Amino acid sequence: MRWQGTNVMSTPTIRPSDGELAILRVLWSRGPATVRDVHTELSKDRDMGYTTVLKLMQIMVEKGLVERDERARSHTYSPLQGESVTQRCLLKELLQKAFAGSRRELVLQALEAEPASAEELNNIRKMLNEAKKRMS
Amino acid sequence: MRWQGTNVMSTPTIRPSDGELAILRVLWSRGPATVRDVHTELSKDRDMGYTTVLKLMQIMVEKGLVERDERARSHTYSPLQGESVTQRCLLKELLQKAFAGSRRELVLQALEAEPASAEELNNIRKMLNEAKKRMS
DNA sequence: GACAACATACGAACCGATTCGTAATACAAC
DNA sequence: GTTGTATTACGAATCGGTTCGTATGTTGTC
Repeated sequence: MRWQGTNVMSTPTIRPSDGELAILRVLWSRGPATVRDVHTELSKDRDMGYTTVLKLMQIMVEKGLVERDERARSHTYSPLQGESVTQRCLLKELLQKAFAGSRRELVLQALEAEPASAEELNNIRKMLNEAKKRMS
Repeated sequence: MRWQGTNVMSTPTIRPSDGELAILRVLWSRGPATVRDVHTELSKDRDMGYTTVLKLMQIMVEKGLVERDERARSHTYSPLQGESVTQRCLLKELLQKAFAGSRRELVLQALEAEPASAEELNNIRKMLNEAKKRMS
């Protein structure tokens, strides 16, 4: 028997809150980072206090979303949960809650949300073909 | 000039909460309904008290998500916001929060969430073709 | 009218997420 | 050591969403 997919027998996927997701995105793109790093990065869009970010990241440790290296004075945090796993988790949730499980409908609305460029469509088509190949 | 898309100059789309979305789904599928109707339907999955549903639907009136016809003893509620508009709203939100705006990535993850059947893929491909045609 | 059944109205409690003030602690420079 | 600065720790307030108990009102039946 062949295992496919990614989440087989691994730790259950944790659904991050909005704030947590924002932090994870920083960690995913920059790799291990301190609270200050994350706060600086996040301050470009939102404006949240330093200790707010700190608290959130502490909670994330408890939840198992990130791990903390306390060796240095400024602790550094790394994501424990991958980006695509998290994306799929959130997507799946929305799929059930808003699309009654119909992925076709979801993709359709995703494409109609704004008019897609020809390039974007082709891009997605190509991806679809590869997905098809990978199946057999 | 030709208006295309659906949300041109119309009322801003309101983001329903989870509970509100569950109610909306009932209204979308059954059309105008009373609180009892909705509660009965919803009781199949979740179990929430009657007055909980009532309260939620009252709030939805205030938010402008539904409208209420008070002529009969049991008020009947109808959705004011369409299903696809709502879906797009939620999808757009997720797209920004979790996919950095990359629809390609979103569609990819949607398809990889579970292995897609060949039929499902073809179905989506067809849809994609039509979307392409509609563009020109 | 009295009663039962069912409807709406409303306030209060609760919960998770978020925010921040403040205290405690570690470090560096002098 | 003392002072100043950056960091972590922690408790409390707040907020939106959700839940429900209870009060109040309406309808139909006897």
